[in-house]
Amino acid sequence: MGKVQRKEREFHMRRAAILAEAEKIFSAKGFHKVTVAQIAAASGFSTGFLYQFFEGKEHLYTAMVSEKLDMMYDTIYREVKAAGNTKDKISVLIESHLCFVEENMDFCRIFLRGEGDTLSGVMTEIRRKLLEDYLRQLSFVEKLLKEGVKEGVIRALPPREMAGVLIHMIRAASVRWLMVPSEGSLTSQKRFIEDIFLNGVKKNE
Amino acid sequence: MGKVQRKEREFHMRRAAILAEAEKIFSAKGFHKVTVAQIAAASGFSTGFLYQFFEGKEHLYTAMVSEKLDMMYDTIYREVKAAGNTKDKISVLIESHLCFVEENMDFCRIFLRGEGDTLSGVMTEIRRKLLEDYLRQLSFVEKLLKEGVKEGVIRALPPREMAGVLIHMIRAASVRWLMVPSEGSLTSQKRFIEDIFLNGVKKNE
Amino acid sequence: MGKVQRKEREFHMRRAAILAEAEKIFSAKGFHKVTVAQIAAASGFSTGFLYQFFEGKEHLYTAMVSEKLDMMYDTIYREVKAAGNTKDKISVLIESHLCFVEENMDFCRIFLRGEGDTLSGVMTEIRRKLLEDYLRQLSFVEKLLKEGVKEGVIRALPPREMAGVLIHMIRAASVRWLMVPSEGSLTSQKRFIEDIFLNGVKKNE
Amino acid sequence: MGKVQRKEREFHMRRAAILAEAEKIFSAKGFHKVTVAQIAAASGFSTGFLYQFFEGKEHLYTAMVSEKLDMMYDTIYREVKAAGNTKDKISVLIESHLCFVEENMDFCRIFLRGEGDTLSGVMTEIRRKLLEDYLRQLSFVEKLLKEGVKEGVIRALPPREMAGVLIHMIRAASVRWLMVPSEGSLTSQKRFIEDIFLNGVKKNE
DNA sequence: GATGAATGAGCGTTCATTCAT
DNA sequence: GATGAATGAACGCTCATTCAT
Repeated sequence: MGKVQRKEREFHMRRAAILAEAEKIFSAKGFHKVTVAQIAAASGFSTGFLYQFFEGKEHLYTAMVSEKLDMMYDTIYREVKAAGNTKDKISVLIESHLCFVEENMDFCRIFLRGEGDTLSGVMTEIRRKLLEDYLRQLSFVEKLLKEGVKEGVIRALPPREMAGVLIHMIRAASVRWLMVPSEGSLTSQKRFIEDIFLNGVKKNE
Repeated sequence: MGKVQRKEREFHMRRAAILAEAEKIFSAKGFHKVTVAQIAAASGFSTGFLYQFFEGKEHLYTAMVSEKLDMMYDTIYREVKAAGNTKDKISVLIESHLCFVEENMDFCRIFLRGEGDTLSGVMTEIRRKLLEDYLRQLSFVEKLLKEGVKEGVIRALPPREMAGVLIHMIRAASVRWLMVPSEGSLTSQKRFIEDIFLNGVKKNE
Repeated sequence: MGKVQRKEREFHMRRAAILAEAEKIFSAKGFHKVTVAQIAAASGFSTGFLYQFFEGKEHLYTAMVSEKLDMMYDTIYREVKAAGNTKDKISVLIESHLCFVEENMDFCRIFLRGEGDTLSGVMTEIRRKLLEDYLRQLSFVEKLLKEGVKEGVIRALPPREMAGVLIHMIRAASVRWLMVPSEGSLTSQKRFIEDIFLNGVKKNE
Repeated sequence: MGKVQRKEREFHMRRAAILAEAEKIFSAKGFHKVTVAQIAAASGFSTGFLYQFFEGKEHLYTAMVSEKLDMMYDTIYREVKAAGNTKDKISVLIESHLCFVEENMDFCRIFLRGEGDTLSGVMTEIRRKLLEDYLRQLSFVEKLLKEGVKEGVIRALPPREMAGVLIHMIRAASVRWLMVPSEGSLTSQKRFIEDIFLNGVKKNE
């Protein structure tokens, strides 16, 4: 009988629903200004019931950030891998990243706010995860660029540093777009980032 | 009579002393983990007395961050202005920025932690300030690069976007250095940033 | 038709099973540290089902203590009644009591722990029961001693007070044995209690 | 200047006032049914202020019980030591004990209730203290009786056991008096306890 | 009959802020 | 001016109880 499966399905749907509400609320107000009761109310559950899904407020927050980030990285990595040569991969990397930010503004604003504080045990994990994700991405891009060097399309600069630069050029555009209630779409910045990253700003006389 | 002036002088010295202690403590523990009593104790004043200088904990925090940042930007702008041509200015901009981060690790880590949350009215101000500072810096660098374009040393790309890229390349290096208990000094990254910003990563044919 | 009887029989078996588990768990952890869910799980029933047998957690607790005590007193009274003369009866009273404590350590420790608090209506009942039981025992022993007086083997002291003394001499030994992870069996104290109760401690010169 | 002393004096008076109120309330309702707010209100202070005197609810409770017991034992020991021969000492021991119970009914009722549960760290201490106090009292009385044996007024029975019996004969009377809203003063029981303890209940020949 | 998912009241504790001295 | 004693609002979490199935 599929009763167990139905239960499980329901469990995950509810969990997802809670996380979705949590994302909205945390994104809007920040971890400390949100009460468990608010998330419960928004989710349409009682406070106590949330504890069936998450061990506590911090776990809930952690899960929400963590899973959202996993989603982002998964998408990016998958799309990059599907691309052809190194230049295409770089292009896709940039676009995919910007795309996620554009579609998840509120969530991303969490990182402008930071919120990483209160390193009270559970929260520390999120920091570790953030760092790990960052380093993994760094390595991923590094490998990408190394191949570019091998292919002869990229200068033989320190690859990890180059990776750092590329990643933060992307973040740069994202941050500006998030901070300044700005003009135009974020993805429209892709060409520009690509251009500067590849060619620099110096005019070859 | 200079009594009023003496009072004022004393006021500012005390205020500065409090901010100095606040910086240490907030940097080390984060906004939420610090109590007003701790700052008072470290400053050698009573809790109540702090309220003569700041309207509340958040104002104190805001003031501390704000003034520290002003200091940073003032230094950078001053040094950049003192430099010669555009390339030198870019060079100094990078170096000056990295230098500040290197010398104020704990303070800068505040921004990794975020802490910007609690947008409860007062805190929002800090966000606005952060944004303003950012935009001002963007404009400053934009102007710099525009001159570079005029001088013919820089390609005629959208200057504001270029400025964003440069600033975030600097921030990129800073963030990595702060996050990863890494190897080597931060300032040693200067040449590298300069190189990529000016020349890009693409190997010319 | 015996259907009703079967139902009833089943009801009582289940009730007894729950009480048996409850005794173990409450004895080990104390009223406040035990959750209804734990007892339900241990009994192999659902939480909701327990409420078919008991009105609530306190009632369950009360019932368990109450019935266990009834059991104890029943045993003691039966054994005493079966004994021959007054001295034997006293001897059996002591032994039977100590025996129960020895065999039900965990349960008895409940009374060291107290647990009688929370006099929230229902719990008060247990207090009343405790008192009633105590008074009944007092009367029982009183009657015993009165006969002893009549028989001329016991001094004509106030019988109720004597009864109190005897009961508490027994409790004294029990409490000490429960509190101090002590040496030797509890029942070995019987002769001693008997001796002092009958002869006092004064050396007849 | 006696300012510090005045402060200290005030501190102790307030602490004592809180403990006095706490005693009343805890005695009446039991640890779990009392809220910090109630004690605060009864003491005329705000909840937060109580935490200047005690680390938390449990510490407050522990302190109250502990200090009250110390008071009791101090009084008893002092009075016993001041008495003349062994028989007088025994007499004083009984009287002093009964007297305390009579004058501190509500407090003593705590031990009928037990309350020893919730052995959550701090509470465990109270158990340890209770045990220690008990053992110390046991030793105290034991020594007393040993001297009695040496003096030839007491039979050479195991002194520790005898001590246990005496203590619990006293407690017996106390418990009965506390449980049964009874007739007559508790101290009137002294002669009786003394008599039975010394002479037993057996009618000679 | 049995279940167990769902509820939501209840409480200890912290700490920014005030104000009498 | 300076103090620091006193305040009390605010919140995460547990778990006995209920009731739809």
